[in-house]
Amino acid sequence: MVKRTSHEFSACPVARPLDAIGDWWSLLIIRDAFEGVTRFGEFQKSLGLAKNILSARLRNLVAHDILELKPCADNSNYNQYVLTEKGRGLFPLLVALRQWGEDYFCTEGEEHVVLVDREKGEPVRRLELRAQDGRLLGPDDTLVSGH
Amino acid sequence: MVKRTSHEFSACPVARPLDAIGDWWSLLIIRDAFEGVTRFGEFQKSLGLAKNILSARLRNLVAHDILELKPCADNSNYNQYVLTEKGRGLFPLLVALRQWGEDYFCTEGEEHVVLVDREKGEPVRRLELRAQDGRLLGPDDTLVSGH
DNA sequence: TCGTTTGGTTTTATGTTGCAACCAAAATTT
DNA sequence: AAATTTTGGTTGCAACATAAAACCAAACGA
Repeated sequence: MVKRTSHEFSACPVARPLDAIGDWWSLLIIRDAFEGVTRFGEFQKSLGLAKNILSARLRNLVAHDILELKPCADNSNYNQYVLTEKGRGLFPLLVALRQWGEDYFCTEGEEHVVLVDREKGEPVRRLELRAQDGRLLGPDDTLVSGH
Repeated sequence: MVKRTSHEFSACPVARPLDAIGDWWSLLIIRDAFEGVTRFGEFQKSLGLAKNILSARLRNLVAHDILELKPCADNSNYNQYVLTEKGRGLFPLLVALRQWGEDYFCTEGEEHVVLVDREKGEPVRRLELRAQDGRLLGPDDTLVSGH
Protein backbone atom coordinates (compact mmCIF):
# COMPACT_ATOMS: atom_id res chain seq x y z
CA MET A 1 0.00 0.00 0.00
CA VAL A 2 2.48 2.57 1.10
CA LYS A 3 5.84 2.26 -0.51
CA ARG A 4 8.62 0.85 1.61
CA THR A 5 11.19 3.58 1.48
CA SER A 6 14.15 3.98 3.74
CA HIS A 7 12.42 6.49 5.97
CA GLU A 8 9.76 4.13 7.15
CA PHE A 9 12.22 2.15 9.21
CA SER A 10 13.92 5.21 10.54
CA ALA A 11 13.93 5.65 14.28
CA CYS A 12 12.84 9.21 13.65
CA PRO A 13 9.52 9.79 15.36
CA VAL A 14 8.51 12.12 12.57
CA ALA A 15 8.88 9.73 9.67
CA ARG A 16 7.19 6.69 11.12
CA PRO A 17 3.86 8.28 11.87
CA LEU A 18 3.62 9.40 8.29
CA ASP A 19 3.83 5.87 7.10
CA ALA A 20 1.16 4.76 9.56
CA ILE A 21 -1.25 7.51 8.64
CA GLY A 22 -0.80 6.80 4.96
CA ASP A 23 -1.56 9.95 3.02
CA TRP A 24 -3.44 13.22 2.92
CA TRP A 25 -6.78 11.52 2.43
CA SER A 26 -6.23 9.60 5.62
CA LEU A 27 -5.74 12.81 7.50
CA LEU A 28 -9.01 14.16 6.15
CA ILE A 29 -10.71 10.91 7.11
CA ILE A 30 -9.36 11.34 10.62
CA ARG A 31 -10.52 14.93 10.72
CA ASP A 32 -14.01 13.79 9.78
CA ALA A 33 -13.83 11.05 12.38
CA PHE A 34 -13.12 13.69 15.02
CA GLU A 35 -16.23 15.49 13.90
CA GLY A 36 -18.33 12.41 14.41
CA VAL A 37 -18.39 10.79 10.99
CA THR A 38 -18.38 7.03 11.37
CA ARG A 39 -19.75 5.32 8.31
CA PHE A 40 -18.31 4.48 4.93
CA GLY A 41 -20.92 6.37 3.00
CA GLU A 42 -20.62 9.44 5.18
CA PHE A 43 -16.88 9.61 4.65
CA GLN A 44 -17.30 9.15 0.97
CA LYS A 45 -19.91 11.85 0.67
CA SER A 46 -17.98 14.24 2.85
CA LEU A 47 -14.66 13.80 1.11
CA GLY A 48 -15.76 12.99 -2.41
CA LEU A 49 -13.05 10.43 -3.01
CA ALA A 50 -13.33 7.20 -4.95
CA LYS A 51 -14.76 4.29 -3.05
CA ASN A 52 -11.85 1.98 -3.72
CA ILE A 53 -9.44 4.56 -2.35
CA LEU A 54 -11.58 5.18 0.70
CA SER A 55 -11.80 1.46 1.23
CA ALA A 56 -8.03 1.08 1.09
CA ARG A 57 -7.41 4.03 3.40
CA LEU A 58 -9.89 2.86 6.00
CA ARG A 59 -8.36 -0.59 5.89
CA ASN A 60 -4.92 0.89 6.42
CA LEU A 61 -6.06 3.07 9.29
CA VAL A 62 -7.68 0.08 10.95
CA ALA A 63 -4.54 -1.99 10.38
CA HIS A 64 -2.51 0.69 12.13
CA ASP A 65 -4.94 0.87 15.01
CA ILE A 66 -5.92 4.45 14.33
CA LEU A 67 -9.51 3.55 13.57
CA GLU A 68 -11.37 0.49 14.70
CA LEU A 69 -14.36 -1.23 13.18
CA LYS A 70 -17.26 -1.58 15.58
CA PRO A 71 -20.77 -2.86 15.08
CA CYS A 72 -23.26 -0.03 14.88
CA ALA A 73 -24.75 0.16 18.34
CA ASP A 74 -28.32 0.79 17.23
CA ASN A 75 -30.73 -1.28 15.24
CA SER A 76 -28.55 -1.74 12.18
CA ASN A 77 -26.26 -4.55 11.19
CA TYR A 78 -23.74 -2.27 9.57
CA ASN A 79 -20.60 -1.28 11.36
CA GLN A 80 -18.81 1.94 11.97
CA TYR A 81 -15.29 3.29 11.97
CA VAL A 82 -14.33 5.01 15.18
CA LEU A 83 -11.09 6.52 16.43
CA THR A 84 -9.03 4.45 18.82
CA GLU A 85 -7.10 6.01 21.67
CA LYS A 86 -4.09 6.14 19.36
CA GLY A 87 -6.18 7.83 16.71
CA ARG A 88 -7.48 10.37 19.20
CA GLY A 89 -3.87 11.13 19.97
CA LEU A 90 -3.72 12.84 16.60
CA PHE A 91 -5.91 15.66 17.84
CA PRO A 92 -3.08 18.13 18.43
CA LEU A 93 -1.74 17.44 14.98
CA LEU A 94 -5.08 18.24 13.38
CA VAL A 95 -5.35 21.37 15.48
CA ALA A 96 -1.86 22.46 14.45
CA LEU A 97 -2.74 21.93 10.81
CA ARG A 98 -5.95 23.87 11.24
CA GLN A 99 -4.30 26.78 12.98
CA TRP A 100 -1.65 27.03 10.31
CA GLY A 101 -4.39 26.93 7.70
CA GLU A 102 -6.24 29.71 9.47
CA ASP A 103 -3.08 31.79 9.60
CA TYR A 104 -2.07 31.51 6.00
CA PHE A 105 -5.06 30.49 3.95
CA CYS A 106 -8.02 32.25 5.48
CA THR A 107 -6.59 35.69 6.02
CA GLU A 108 -8.80 37.71 3.73
CA GLY A 109 -11.81 38.29 5.99
CA GLU A 110 -13.10 35.18 4.28
CA GLU A 111 -15.63 33.33 6.35
CA HIS A 112 -14.26 30.06 7.59
CA VAL A 113 -15.01 27.55 10.28
CA VAL A 114 -13.19 27.94 13.54
CA LEU A 115 -12.45 25.57 16.38
CA VAL A 116 -14.24 26.62 19.54
CA ASP A 117 -14.32 25.56 23.13
CA ARG A 118 -17.63 23.71 23.43
CA GLU A 119 -18.35 24.98 26.91
CA LYS A 120 -17.98 28.68 26.30
CA GLY A 121 -18.26 28.82 22.55
CA GLU A 122 -15.09 30.89 22.31
CA PRO A 123 -12.26 30.13 19.90
CA VAL A 124 -9.53 28.01 21.41
CA ARG A 125 -6.05 29.26 22.22
CA ARG A 126 -3.16 28.71 19.92
CA LEU A 127 -1.01 25.66 20.40
CA GLU A 128 2.26 26.60 22.01
CA LEU A 129 5.38 24.63 22.70
CA ARG A 130 6.78 25.22 26.16
CA ALA A 131 9.80 24.12 28.10
CA GLN A 132 9.41 22.27 31.39
CA ASP A 133 9.70 25.57 33.20
CA GLY A 134 7.02 27.16 31.05
CA ARG A 135 9.16 29.22 28.69
CA LEU A 136 7.65 29.53 25.23
CA LEU A 137 9.81 27.73 22.67
CA GLY A 138 10.25 28.55 18.99
CA PRO A 139 11.99 26.44 16.38
CA ASP A 140 15.37 27.89 17.26
CA ASP A 141 15.00 27.26 20.95
CA THR A 142 14.90 23.52 20.46
CA LEU A 143 17.19 20.77 19.34
CA VAL A 144 16.67 17.13 18.52
CA SER A 145 18.94 15.28 20.79
CA GLY A 146 20.12 11.74 20.04
CA HIS A 147 18.75 9.03 22.35
CA MET B 1 1.91 18.34 -9.60
CA VAL B 2 -0.66 17.83 -6.91
CA LYS B 3 -3.96 16.65 -8.20
CA ARG B 4 -6.79 19.13 -8.21
CA THR B 5 -9.42 17.40 -6.17
CA SER B 6 -12.51 18.93 -4.69
CA HIS B 7 -11.00 19.36 -1.24
CA GLU B 8 -8.33 21.75 -2.37
CA PHE B 9 -10.79 24.55 -2.86
CA SER B 10 -12.62 23.85 0.34
CA ALA B 11 -12.77 26.65 2.86
CA CYS B 12 -11.74 24.10 5.45
CA PRO B 13 -8.51 25.22 7.04
CA VAL B 14 -7.44 21.61 7.36
CA ALA B 15 -7.68 20.62 3.72
CA ARG B 16 -5.98 23.59 2.14
CA PRO B 17 -2.69 23.34 3.94
CA LEU B 18 -2.38 19.77 2.80
CA ASP B 19 -2.47 20.86 -0.78
CA ALA B 20 0.14 23.53 -0.17
CA ILE B 21 2.52 21.22 1.61
CA GLY B 22 2.23 18.64 -1.11
CA ASP B 23 2.96 15.24 0.34
CA TRP B 24 4.80 13.27 3.00
CA TRP B 25 8.18 13.91 1.46
CA SER B 26 7.57 17.62 1.72
CA LEU B 27 6.96 17.28 5.41
CA LEU B 28 10.24 15.45 5.84
CA ILE B 29 11.97 18.13 3.82
CA ILE B 30 10.49 20.73 6.14
CA ARG B 31 11.58 18.74 9.17
CA ASP B 32 15.12 18.69 7.82
CA ALA B 33 14.91 22.40 7.09
CA PHE B 34 14.06 23.02 10.73
CA GLU B 35 17.17 21.11 11.65
CA GLY B 36 19.31 23.34 9.51
CA VAL B 37 19.51 21.47 6.24
CA THR B 38 19.57 23.95 3.40
CA ARG B 39 21.09 22.47 0.29
CA PHE B 40 19.80 20.19 -2.40
CA GLY B 41 22.42 17.55 -1.88
CA GLU B 42 21.98 17.55 1.87
CA PHE B 43 18.24 16.98 1.55
CA GLN B 44 18.83 14.24 -0.92
CA LYS B 45 21.35 12.47 1.20
CA SER B 46 19.30 12.85 4.34
CA LEU B 47 16.05 11.64 2.84
CA GLY B 48 17.29 9.24 0.19
CA LEU B 49 14.67 10.20 -2.34
CA ALA B 50 15.10 10.48 -6.10
CA LYS B 51 16.55 13.76 -7.29
CA ASN B 52 13.73 14.48 -9.70
CA ILE B 53 11.18 14.09 -6.92
CA LEU B 54 13.19 16.23 -4.55
CA SER B 55 13.48 18.83 -7.25
CA ALA B 56 9.73 18.87 -7.80
CA ARG B 57 8.96 19.03 -4.08
CA LEU B 58 11.38 21.86 -3.43
CA ARG B 59 9.93 23.75 -6.35
CA ASN B 60 6.45 23.27 -4.96
CA LEU B 61 7.43 24.38 -1.47
CA VAL B 62 9.05 27.48 -2.89
CA ALA B 63 5.98 28.16 -5.02
CA HIS B 64 3.84 28.00 -1.90
CA ASP B 65 6.15 30.30 0.00
CA ILE B 66 7.09 27.69 2.57
CA LEU B 67 10.71 27.65 1.51
CA GLU B 68 12.61 30.36 -0.27
CA LEU B 69 15.67 30.17 -2.42
CA LYS B 70 18.50 32.38 -1.22
CA PRO B 71 22.04 32.77 -2.40
CA CYS B 72 24.47 31.01 -0.09
CA ALA B 73 25.79 33.76 2.12
CA ASP B 74 29.38 32.55 2.18
CA ASN B 75 31.92 32.14 -0.54
CA SER B 76 29.88 29.86 -2.79
CA ASN B 77 27.72 30.68 -5.77
CA TYR B 78 25.22 27.98 -4.98
CA ASN B 79 21.98 28.81 -3.29
CA GLN B 80 20.10 27.38 -0.38
CA TYR B 81 16.54 26.55 0.57
CA VAL B 82 15.45 28.17 3.80
CA LEU B 83 12.13 28.27 5.63
CA THR B 84 10.05 31.40 5.24
CA GLU B 85 8.00 32.78 8.10
CA LYS B 86 5.07 30.78 6.77
CA GLY B 87 7.19 27.68 6.70
CA ARG B 88 8.37 28.26 10.23
CA GLY B 89 4.72 28.39 11.20
CA LEU B 90 4.64 24.65 10.64
CA PHE B 91 6.75 24.10 13.72
CA PRO B 92 3.86 23.09 16.01
CA LEU B 93 2.64 20.65 13.39
CA LEU B 94 6.00 18.93 13.23
CA VAL B 95 6.15 18.85 17.00
CA ALA B 96 2.69 17.32 17.18
CA LEU B 97 3.70 14.68 14.69
CA ARG B 98 6.86 13.96 16.60
CA GLN B 99 5.11 13.67 19.94
CA TRP B 100 2.55 11.30 18.53
CA GLY B 101 5.36 9.28 17.03
CA GLU B 102 7.13 9.13 20.36
CA ASP B 103 3.94 8.01 22.06
CA TYR B 104 3.03 5.21 19.71
CA PHE B 105 6.11 4.17 17.78
CA CYS B 106 8.99 4.44 20.19
CA THR B 107 7.48 2.89 23.26
CA GLU B 108 9.71 -0.14 23.66
CA GLY B 109 12.68 1.37 25.51
CA GLU B 110 14.04 1.83 22.03
CA GLU B 111 16.54 4.61 21.81
CA HIS B 112 15.19 7.52 19.81
CA VAL B 113 15.89 11.16 19.34
CA VAL B 114 13.94 13.57 21.46
CA LEU B 115 13.17 17.25 21.17
CA VAL B 116 14.82 19.25 23.89
CA ASP B 117 14.83 22.80 25.12
CA ARG B 118 18.14 24.14 23.89
CA GLU B 119 18.74 26.26 26.94
CA LYS B 120 18.33 23.61 29.60
CA GLY B 121 18.72 20.47 27.56
CA GLU B 122 15.52 19.04 29.01
CA PRO B 123 12.78 17.47 26.89
CA VAL B 124 10.06 19.90 25.97
CA ARG B 125 6.53 19.79 27.37
CA ARG B 126 3.72 18.18 25.48
CA LEU B 127 1.60 20.31 23.21
CA GLU B 128 -1.73 21.01 24.80
CA LEU B 129 -4.83 22.67 23.52
CA ARG B 130 -6.34 25.11 25.95
CA ALA B 131 -9.41 27.30 26.11
CA GLN B 132 -9.11 31.07 26.51
CA ASP B 133 -9.49 30.63 30.24
CA GLY B 134 -6.77 27.99 30.36
CA ARG B 135 -8.86 24.83 30.62
CA LEU B 136 -7.26 21.86 28.91
CA LEU B 137 -9.31 20.78 25.90
CA GLY B 138 -9.65 17.30 24.42
CA PRO B 139 -11.29 16.37 21.14
CA ASP B 140 -14.72 16.19 22.74
CA ASP B 141 -14.44 19.58 24.36
CA THR B 142 -14.25 21.33 21.03
CA LEU B 143 -16.46 21.97 18.09
CA VAL B 144 -15.86 23.40 14.65
CA SER B 145 -18.19 26.31 14.38
CA GLY B 146 -19.36 27.68 11.05
CA HIS B 147 -17.98 31.09 10.03
C1' DT C 1 43.48 23.10 -16.60
C1' DC C 2 41.52 18.93 -15.60
C1' DG C 3 38.74 16.22 -12.79
C1' DT C 4 35.06 16.24 -9.33
C1' DT C 5 31.11 17.79 -6.98
C1' DT C 6 26.68 20.03 -7.12
C1' DG C 7 22.26 20.72 -8.75
C1' DG C 8 19.54 19.57 -11.43
C1' DT C 9 16.61 17.45 -16.21
C1' DT C 10 15.25 13.61 -19.24
C1' DT C 11 13.96 8.99 -20.14
C1' DT C 12 11.80 4.97 -19.13
C1' DA C 13 9.70 1.30 -16.30
C1' DT C 14 6.70 0.59 -12.63
C1' DG C 15 3.12 1.75 -9.12
C1' DT C 16 -0.75 4.34 -7.66
C1' DT C 17 -5.06 6.83 -8.38
C1' DG C 18 -9.54 7.71 -9.96
C1' DC C 19 -13.49 6.57 -12.51
C1' DA C 20 -17.06 3.54 -13.76
C1' DA C 21 -19.17 -0.71 -13.71
C1' DC C 22 -20.43 -4.33 -11.06
C1' DC C 23 -22.05 -7.04 -6.99
C1' DA C 24 -23.93 -9.03 -2.53
C1' DA C 25 -26.04 -8.11 1.83
C1' DA C 26 -29.01 -5.25 4.39
C1' DA C 27 -32.75 -2.16 4.64
C1' DT C 28 -36.95 -0.22 2.86
C1' DT C 29 -41.09 0.00 0.19
C1' DT C 30 -45.17 -2.04 -1.81
C1' DA D 1 -42.99 -11.56 0.99
C1' DA D 2 -41.38 -9.62 -3.34
C1' DA D 3 -39.46 -6.00 -5.38
C1' DT D 4 -36.56 -1.92 -4.97
C1' DT D 5 -33.17 0.85 -3.03
C1' DT D 6 -29.32 1.83 -0.17
C1' DT D 7 -25.01 0.56 1.74
C1' DG D 8 -20.52 -1.04 1.53
C1' DG D 9 -17.72 -2.50 -0.84
C1' DT D 10 -14.56 -5.12 -5.24
C1' DT D 11 -12.82 -5.37 -10.00
C1' DG D 12 -10.93 -3.67 -14.43
C1' DC D 13 -8.97 -0.23 -16.90
C1' DA D 14 -6.94 4.24 -18.43
C1' DA D 15 -4.43 8.17 -16.83
C1' DC D 16 -1.14 9.93 -13.97
C1' DA D 17 2.73 10.14 -10.55
C1' DT D 18 6.86 8.06 -8.87
C1' DA D 19 11.60 5.97 -8.73
C1' DA D 20 15.81 4.80 -10.65
C1' DA D 21 19.30 5.63 -13.77
C1' DA D 22 21.58 8.07 -17.28
C1' DC D 23 22.80 12.35 -18.62
C1' DC D 24 24.37 17.26 -18.44
C1' DA D 25 26.03 22.05 -17.48
C1' DA D 26 27.83 25.10 -14.16
C1' DA D 27 30.75 25.67 -10.22
C1' DC D 28 34.47 24.29 -7.44
C1' DG D 29 39.00 22.33 -6.06
C1' DA D 30 43.72 20.78 -7.11
